[in-house]
Amino acid sequence: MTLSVTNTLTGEREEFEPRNDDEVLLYVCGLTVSDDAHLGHARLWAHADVMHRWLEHEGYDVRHVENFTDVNEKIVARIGEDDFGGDESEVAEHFTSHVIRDMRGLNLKRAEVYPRVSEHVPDIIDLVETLVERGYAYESNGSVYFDVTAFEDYGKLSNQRLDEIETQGPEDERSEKRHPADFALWKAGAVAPEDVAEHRHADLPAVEDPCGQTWESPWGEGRPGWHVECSAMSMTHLDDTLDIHVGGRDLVFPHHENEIAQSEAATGQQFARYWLHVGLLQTAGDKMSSSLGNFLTVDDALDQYGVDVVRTFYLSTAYRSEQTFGEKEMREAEERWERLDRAYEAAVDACDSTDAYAKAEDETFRGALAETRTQFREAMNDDFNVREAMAALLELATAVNRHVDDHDAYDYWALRESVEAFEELGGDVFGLSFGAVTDDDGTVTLAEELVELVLDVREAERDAGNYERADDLRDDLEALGIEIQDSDDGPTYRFG
RNA sequence: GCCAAGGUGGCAGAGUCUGGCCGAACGCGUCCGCCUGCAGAGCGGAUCAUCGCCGGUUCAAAUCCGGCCCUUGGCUCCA
Repeated sequence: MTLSVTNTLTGEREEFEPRNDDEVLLYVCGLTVSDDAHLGHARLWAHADVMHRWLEHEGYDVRHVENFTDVNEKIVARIGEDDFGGDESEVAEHFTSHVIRDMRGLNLKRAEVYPRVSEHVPDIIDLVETLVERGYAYESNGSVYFDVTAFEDYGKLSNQRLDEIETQGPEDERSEKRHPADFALWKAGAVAPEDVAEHRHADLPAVEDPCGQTWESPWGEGRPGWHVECSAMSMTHLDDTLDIHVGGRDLVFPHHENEIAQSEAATGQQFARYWLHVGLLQTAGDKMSSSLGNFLTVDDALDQYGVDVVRTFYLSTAYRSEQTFGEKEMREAEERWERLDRAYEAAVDACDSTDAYAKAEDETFRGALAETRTQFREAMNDDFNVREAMAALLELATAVNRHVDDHDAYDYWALRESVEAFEELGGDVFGLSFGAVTDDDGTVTLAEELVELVLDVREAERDAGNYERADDLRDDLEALGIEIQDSDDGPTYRFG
């Protein structure tokens, strides 16, 4: 059973075979650090992260590179806003640090390297020079454009035909281009005031002079174009040919199309073997986006829901489909996650109880356990079908609960294996943190001791028949975010 | 206008590549029962789908083919 993926390049599901046996070169099209990341960005990260984790689980050595675009007009437009910073690199630094914080908060596997445009300008210039030398690019007024007519395969990713592309760009730029679809590899000078104004907050003073960083180049002072960076950085840190290139569906054209054109024109090699595109997160009928302002930042979402709920939310839809964000959807994700985590804890508790026996074999339970692993693996290998894989885990949850409910003597081996399956598949592959809230690592916190104390008092009230008083105590604890559940073995609690 | 992705129960969302195990998964919701002092959780059961529309191929179609309608994304910065 091998992995197959849907490749945008061919439009088909293909068996995945990396160029080098056990190594996967994974490039994730990163973020322009001109604002805080929102849940749409996090969706891409979460899916790329699960792909990374699954590939590693299957024994591949994953070389994951993900860029930060820290040279951009939108960044320049925020100079002087709030306390973001007084120049382009300071503003970029401000948002980059937030993005890194968000990525940690989301429990993402670290990439091998997070290259920034500002530290790769020489690589970009080299690439542009190569393209000019090979006749795929031309200089015009100090700017350099890629000549789309020179690259025969232009449009192969997005199925666009050159004569059908509507190109709108600014007037001066259009006059510099030979073909309307030609795109900038290098732009002369600093950012023009009118280009800044387009993205600048209305309350801020307008910019009078050209601004933003510039670099020396064979064509004079200037700035790199947007599309080249990904080609230059991925080829610098990985290779001329990538195995997997992941990005948002909104970038298929022109960004990814242009990456292919400039990379393949420069090297003569295929740029990326498998193009995987993540569907967009929708809110109330539109895509969530910075420019539409209809977003929830990653930071706020993590505060509001917690990592595991956010990740479970993403795990309930296949990466290539669109997904709708809303209160209802998040509530459901919370229910799913809690069901899973409770089952995990039930399995751990049952394992540790004196009712767990080495010889108490429950064949039905063991069968369900085996089925979980098979179903999970088949689902993940089927184009990373995370929802189907999640279904397998939820069915294991049902099997655990049923076993504990129905039996007086627990099947120790099967419970132990269930705990391991949750930790390996749900923990390592899905990045979920089972048992995190009541994790008993031997240290007892003061909070835990106090909760136990209150519960002892409550039990005494219950024994005395003072249920009103007992319910008040339960309500008070729940108001503090501590969930109480009574059972035959006494009350249990979780910090929510 | 052109390109792409979709339209599956009250909601959400797999399955479509590789037609039959789909009399349609997993979950949320709602209802009933068990358990419980109550609640929650859990368990059991129930409710809920002519798979956008029309036509075709086939012994057999949610799945393949043709036409049409609608939604979203892209063609300008965008994950």
